[in-house]
Amino acid sequence: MTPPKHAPLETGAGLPAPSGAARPGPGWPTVTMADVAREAQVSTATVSRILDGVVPVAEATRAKVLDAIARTGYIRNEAATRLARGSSDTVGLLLRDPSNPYYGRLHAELQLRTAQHRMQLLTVASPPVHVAPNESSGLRRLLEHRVGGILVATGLIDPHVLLPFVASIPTVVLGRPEDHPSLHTVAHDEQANGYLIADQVLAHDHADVAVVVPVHHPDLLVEHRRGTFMAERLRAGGANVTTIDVPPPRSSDPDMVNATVIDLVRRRKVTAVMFPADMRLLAFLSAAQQAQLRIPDDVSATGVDGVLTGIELLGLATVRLPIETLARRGLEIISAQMSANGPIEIRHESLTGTFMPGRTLALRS
Amino acid sequence: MTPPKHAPLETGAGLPAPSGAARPGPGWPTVTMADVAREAQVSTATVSRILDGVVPVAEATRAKVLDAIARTGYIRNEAATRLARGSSDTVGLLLRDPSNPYYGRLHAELQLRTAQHRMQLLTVASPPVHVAPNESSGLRRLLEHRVGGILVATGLIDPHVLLPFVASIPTVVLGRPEDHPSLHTVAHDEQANGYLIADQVLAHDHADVAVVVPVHHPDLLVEHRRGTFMAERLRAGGANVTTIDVPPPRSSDPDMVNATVIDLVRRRKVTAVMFPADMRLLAFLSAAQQAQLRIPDDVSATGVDGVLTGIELLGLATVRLPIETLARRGLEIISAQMSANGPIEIRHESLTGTFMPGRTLALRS
DNA sequence: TTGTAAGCGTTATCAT
DNA sequence: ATGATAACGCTTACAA
Repeated sequence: MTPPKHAPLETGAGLPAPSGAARPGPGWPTVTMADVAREAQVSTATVSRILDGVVPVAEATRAKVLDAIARTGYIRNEAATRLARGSSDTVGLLLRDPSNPYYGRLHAELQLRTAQHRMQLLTVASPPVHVAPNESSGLRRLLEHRVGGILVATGLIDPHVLLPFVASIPTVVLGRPEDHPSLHTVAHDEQANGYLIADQVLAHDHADVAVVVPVHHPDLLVEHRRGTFMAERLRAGGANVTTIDVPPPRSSDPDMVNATVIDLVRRRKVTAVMFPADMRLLAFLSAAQQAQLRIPDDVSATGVDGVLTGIELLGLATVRLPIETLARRGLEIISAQMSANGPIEIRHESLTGTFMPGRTLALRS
Repeated sequence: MTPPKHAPLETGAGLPAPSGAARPGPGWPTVTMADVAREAQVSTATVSRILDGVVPVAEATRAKVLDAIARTGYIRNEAATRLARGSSDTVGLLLRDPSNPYYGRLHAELQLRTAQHRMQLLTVASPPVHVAPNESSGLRRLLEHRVGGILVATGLIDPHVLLPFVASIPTVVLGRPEDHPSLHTVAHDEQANGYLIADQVLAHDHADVAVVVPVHHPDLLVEHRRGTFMAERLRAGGANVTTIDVPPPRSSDPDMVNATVIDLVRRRKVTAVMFPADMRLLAFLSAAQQAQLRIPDDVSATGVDGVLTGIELLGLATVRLPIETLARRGLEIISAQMSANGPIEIRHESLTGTFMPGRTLALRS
């Protein structure tokens, strides 16, 4: 891989882009700005200015240089640029799990927004938990990159590891309710969302409702809060609420929860069941089908998320989390920080989702 | 953002990591290796060697330096490193659409594999098609980064734009059947997959089958091939096959296809329908439900993909594409190229998926 | 085992 | 409008 150190490379001869690209040895073509400058009979400073595109330069010169660039197939070395500039318009994204549809959508959305802000997005996906116990290695990579700002989209990272850096690098935590006084956050309003969908269940005349509430656990924090708020609202609305615990991941049989729900339904104890995440709702739907339970005839069911692919096809009644807004606000706040020259006022924003009607929620029969 | 150029920064005083991190003006803390060296009373060369971890150094020296690093909160500047080294162990990933479950899983898998190979993954998601008509801007970014290799996971890019570079930078095209003689590819064997699931349909006694075959179109290339192979195999197996065209995206009503299928089913013309992608199967399931068609009682249905979240919950009969293997082989080939000092023999690999039984496929009644 | 110093490819200051 | 040239922060011969 490594080109022979300090060995002069013929450049301008075996060119990368245009012609047949004779292989200039292993490694990179390494056409440098100096090559372009020589080719165009100008100084590197001029080439640099033209690439920059802001300083005025004679039209004739520009043409010469552009031509030389095309002929040589020059590609700017971004490492050298960053080193010389000392700053970067790249936003680093620390992403939890790209295979999770929620993070996938968020990733796509952030990508779009950064492009619109004429910035670049550098994504570092955290390795699976069992490979790297904490996510600070990803953070470290971003810091080594000297990105201009950091977007943290992972519930797993301990916010405290961010603290030492937030004073010197723009940072925004996304989707994790974290009210630390020096961390910018944009998150979902779990209370509003929980109330929103609970109100829908009430509006459909359900008076006996099961709510699935994961135990308090770092991984399940968000779902725990959702479930708690749902139950709270239902009770306030006069409903008779049965909460069902979900033990922490891996600690027990995941089907236990669904078995419990199905039993409650059969015994006519509830006419609706609320899940704090669409995936759980989906699992229930499957279990219910195998148990010959009809939905929503025998029981109504709701979830939260609204990001599963094909969700509208499945007809899940759920709350759609506003990922687009999350991405937009996150980027606005990051870029405000990046263009300010001091710290800016810390923001903690909460986003409310929208109810998505679905076939799984019907009037109590 | 930009720190005052050439202005001496106090370092060693307002340190980033450990203490309260007094803000050293806008921009970065900028503790450099020189600071660490001074602090530890050694030369920068020694610090560099210790960071490198391969050259032997005296234990006492190492301790001193490590301590200085911790005290100053030094974080290595990766741009300077790359510039000085001239090579990189970062693999660039050009990713089509992170919100697509298939690409999401692939992304996650590649992330895992690169970590295992002790390399880094730099992901560039292509902006939506309507924002950037071609994906070469992402490619350009990767090239400017001087990544050590490029993984292309996007059907949209024209392989010809890669050609000028493949001679000088390790490249592998993932998931797109592209038999260009100078492009390494790892793709799915659409023929084998099509045959595989067609055989299952035959094995369930279906003799009158509808196959949904998208027209030939860059975006639908893969699905087109799958459908064609399915139909071919069914016919070879003696089945009576009705193919149903899917027009290119956006050119017409997407529900037309499902309406046609439903009509065929009602008229008892077919007992099974095969889709070239799970998303289409899902859409059909939804349409069928609304049309009061029971699945699989009235008609069996199959898809291809196996990556939708919660797919096992939905009970789709499909072919699971071996994304893990795709990622693994892609990385093995890239890293073989990166560690070879010349070009290596071009590989075109095809991967066969596995049949996933599901409730949507049953014996003909 | 450690230090010295010459690059790496850009950018930006200061002249011209 | 353009050209020298000194940084930028690190790695790595080469010396000691």
